[in-house]
Amino acid sequence: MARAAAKKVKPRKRLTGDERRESILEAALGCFLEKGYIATTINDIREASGATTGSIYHFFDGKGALAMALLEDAFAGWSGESAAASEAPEAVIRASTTGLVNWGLKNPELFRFTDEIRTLSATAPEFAGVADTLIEGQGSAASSYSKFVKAKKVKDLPWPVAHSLILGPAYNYLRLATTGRSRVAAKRAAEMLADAAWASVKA
Amino acid sequence: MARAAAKKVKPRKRLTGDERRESILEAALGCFLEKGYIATTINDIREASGATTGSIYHFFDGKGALAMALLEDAFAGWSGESAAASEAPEAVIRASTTGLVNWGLKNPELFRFTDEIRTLSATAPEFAGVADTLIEGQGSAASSYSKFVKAKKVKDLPWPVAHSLILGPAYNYLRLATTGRSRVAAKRAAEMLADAAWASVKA
Amino acid sequence: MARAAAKKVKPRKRLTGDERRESILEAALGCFLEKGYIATTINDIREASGATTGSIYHFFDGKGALAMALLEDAFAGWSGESAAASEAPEAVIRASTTGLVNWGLKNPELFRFTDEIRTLSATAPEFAGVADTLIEGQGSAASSYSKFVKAKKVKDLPWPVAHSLILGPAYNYLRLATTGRSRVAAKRAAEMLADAAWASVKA
Amino acid sequence: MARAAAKKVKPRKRLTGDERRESILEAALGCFLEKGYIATTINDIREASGATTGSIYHFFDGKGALAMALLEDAFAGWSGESAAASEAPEAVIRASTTGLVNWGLKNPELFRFTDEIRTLSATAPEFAGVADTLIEGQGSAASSYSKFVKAKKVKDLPWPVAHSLILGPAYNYLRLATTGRSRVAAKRAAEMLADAAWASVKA
DNA sequence: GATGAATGAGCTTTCATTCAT
DNA sequence: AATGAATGAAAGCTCATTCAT
Repeated sequence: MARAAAKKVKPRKRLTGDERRESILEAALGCFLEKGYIATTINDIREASGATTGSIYHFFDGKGALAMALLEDAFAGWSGESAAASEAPEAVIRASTTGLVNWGLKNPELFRFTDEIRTLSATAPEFAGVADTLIEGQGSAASSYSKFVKAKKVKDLPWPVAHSLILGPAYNYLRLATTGRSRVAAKRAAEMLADAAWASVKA
Repeated sequence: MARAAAKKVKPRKRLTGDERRESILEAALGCFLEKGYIATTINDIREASGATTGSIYHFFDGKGALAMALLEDAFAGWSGESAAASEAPEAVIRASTTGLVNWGLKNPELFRFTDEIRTLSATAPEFAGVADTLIEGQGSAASSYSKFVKAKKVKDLPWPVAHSLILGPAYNYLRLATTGRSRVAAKRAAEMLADAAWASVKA
Repeated sequence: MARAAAKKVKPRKRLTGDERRESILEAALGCFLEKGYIATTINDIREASGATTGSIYHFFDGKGALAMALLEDAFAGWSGESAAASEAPEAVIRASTTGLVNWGLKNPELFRFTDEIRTLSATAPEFAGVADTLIEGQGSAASSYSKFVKAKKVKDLPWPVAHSLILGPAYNYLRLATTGRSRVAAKRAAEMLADAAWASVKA
Repeated sequence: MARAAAKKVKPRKRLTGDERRESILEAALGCFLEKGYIATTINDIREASGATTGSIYHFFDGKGALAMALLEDAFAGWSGESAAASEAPEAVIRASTTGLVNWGLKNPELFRFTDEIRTLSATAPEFAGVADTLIEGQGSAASSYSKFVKAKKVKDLPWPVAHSLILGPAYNYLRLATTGRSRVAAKRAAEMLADAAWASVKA
C-alpha cells in the first residue's frame, strides 16, 4: 500500500524578485487574454508562470490586483498611441480616435481584456473606479474639450455626447474587429472614423 | 445510488407550468439586473422566485439558458424601439440610433445586462453566437445599408465602419449613462447622436 | 416579457395499459443496454418510451423494479438456451456451458446488463438476492450435481468449485467477448469450453 | 465572483504531502471496500480521512482518479501473488490460478472492488481501459501462452479460450466466495481449480 | 522570498420519486 | 390511467486565499 511520491519535484529556476514578478505578470496577461479574466484561475497563472501560489500572493494582492496592474500597462500603451502631433483641436481629436483604433488593432486581446474588466467593474467591487479611467479616457480629455469649446473650435456639446461621438465609433469598430467576424482595411478604418469624429464635433 | 425518497413534502403553491416559468424568468431577470449575471447564483434565483432548484432546472437548462431567454426578450424590446416611421434612409438610420438610446435609457440595467453577456460571449461557450446578434443588430441592417448605398443615399462605407458610426456613439453614450456618472438631457442626447450619425453616413 | 409557452405539447399516441407497460419495458431495456443501469435515468426511459414519468411509476415501482422485471426475462432466455437434450450428466453439464455462452453471444448487451446488476447487488439493497439467482444459476443446479455425484458420474467436488469449473470459463469468455476486444469463432468456443467443463468434472 | 476569504482557519494537523496523500488513499480504500465505489461519496472519504474536500482534490483528480490509484495497488498485489516458482508451463499456469484465488481470498473486498470497477468500465469513461488490465491480466500472459503453444506444452487454443479456462473458474469461485454465501476449504479450492486449469490446457 | 498543503463555503447540477390535477 | 410540475437532499467539484514551514 505504500506508494511512491506522486509528483517529482520539478527543480525550479531561481529568479530574482523582479524577474519573478515580471514572469507572473506576463503569465497572467497571457491567461487573461487567452481565456478571459473570469475564466482564468490562479492555478492557471501558477502553471503558466512557473511560480508557486504563495509567490503570486507574495507579489500581488490577488487576481484582481494582478488585473489592475496589467490594466495600467494597457492604458499606458493606449495613451501613448493617442498622443497628438500638435495641440490643434483637430489633431487632438483625430488622434484620440485613431490612437484607440490603432492600439486596439495592434493588441486585440488586450482590448478585449480591458473591455471585460470594464464590464465587470459594474458589479465587482474590486474594479470599482476602473470604469472612469476606461471609458472617460484620460480624464483631462473632458477639460481639453471644454477649452476647445471656449475657443469656438468645436461644438458646445455635453461631454458625454462629445465623448461618444469621438470614441464611440472607435470602440464599436474594435468590438466588431475583435469578435473575429468582419475584416476591413485597418488603416483606412481608423481614418474614416477619425474623419467622422472630427466632422461630428467641429464647430 | 438509490436516491433517498423525498421525505416530507412541504406543499407549495401549485402553479401552472407557464406561471412558474414566468416567475422564474422574472426573478432571474431581477437578480441579473441587480447583481449582474456572474454574481447571480441559482440559489439567488431560487429564493427570489419561490421555486425550487429542481423546478428551475425543470424549465430551463441552467443559468445560461435563463440568460439567453431573457436576452431574446431584451432584444425584442430594443428592436421594437428601433422601428422607423418610414423606409427613408434618414428615418431608418436615425431610428437605429435613437431606438437604441431610448431603449437603453428606459432599461438601463437591461442594457448593462446585455453588455455583460456580450462581453462574456467572447470566452463563455454558452454564449457563443450572442455576439453577432448583439453587436451586429438585426442582421438585415447590413443589407439595408447596402441598398441605401446603391441608391446613393449614403456613403459607400464598409459595413463595420458604417455600423460603428451609426450605433457606436449610442452604445458609448449608454455605457456612460449607465455607469451612473454623467447625467444629460436624455431626449436631446438621442437626437444629437442621431444627427451626428446621419451626418456621418449621408452621401 | 410575456412569453409563449416553451414546449409544444406533442400529442401522445394513446396506448392500452399493457401496450404502455410493454413500451416502457422495451425502452428501459434499450437504455440499460446502451448506457448501463447506473447511467440510465428515469428521464432517459421517459424519452425513449414516450411515456410520462407518472406513467412509468404507475406501472413499475421504480428504476430497480424495472431492472428486476427485465432481469427475469433475461434469465428466462438464458435458462431456455441451457436446456439439455437429455438428462445424462454430460449432456446437462455441456448444455450449461454452451447455453450460457450461446445466449451471451446472442445477447451481449443483455449479458453485460446482468453482470452489472450482479455487481451492484453486492452493495445495493434493491438488488440483494439477485446474486443467488445470477451466479448460482437455476438453484436446482446444485442438487442436480449432487445427484450426479451420487451416481458416480462426476467428481465429488464442493458445489462452488464445480460451479466454477462448469460456468466460470463461460462467464469469463463472455466478458472478454463482450468487452469488444477479442473475437473468436463463436460456435467453436462454446464447444471448447464445454469440453473442458465436462473433462474437469467427470468422474 | 470574488470568493469570500476563508474566515476562520481551524488549524488542522499539518501533514507532509505524502502523509496526507496516504491517509486519503487509505480512507478511500476503506470506504470503497465497505460500501462500494458507487455508493461512496467524496464526503465519506473526507470524513474518514480527516482531510478537507479541497485537500482531496489537491492530491487527486476526483473519485475516479482515487479509484484508479488504488486499483494499481490492488493489481500489484495480485501480480505478486501470481508469481510462479519456475518458468515451467505447468508452474506458470497453476500460479495464475492459485495466485488469483489466494489473493482474492486474502482480500475479498478488494476483489469485489476491482470487480465493481471492471463492471463500471463498460460504461464509465473514466474507467475505460481498465477492462484490459483487469480481465486480460498481465498482458504478457497471452504471449507466454503462445510460447508454451510453440513448445507443444499446452493446447493450441485461442487466447480468450485459454484465458477463460485458466482464470475463469478462479474468478467465478471468488465471486461465489465473496458474495458471502458459500464457504469451502480455501487452500483446497485453489488447488482444485489449478488442477483443472492445467488439465484443461495441457497438451 | 518561497513553498504548496490546507481551507471550506459555495457553486452548478442531478434525479428518483411524489402527488395534485 | 395519465400528466408533468414539484421536490430537495445530495452529489462532485472549484478556487481565491491563507499560513505553517
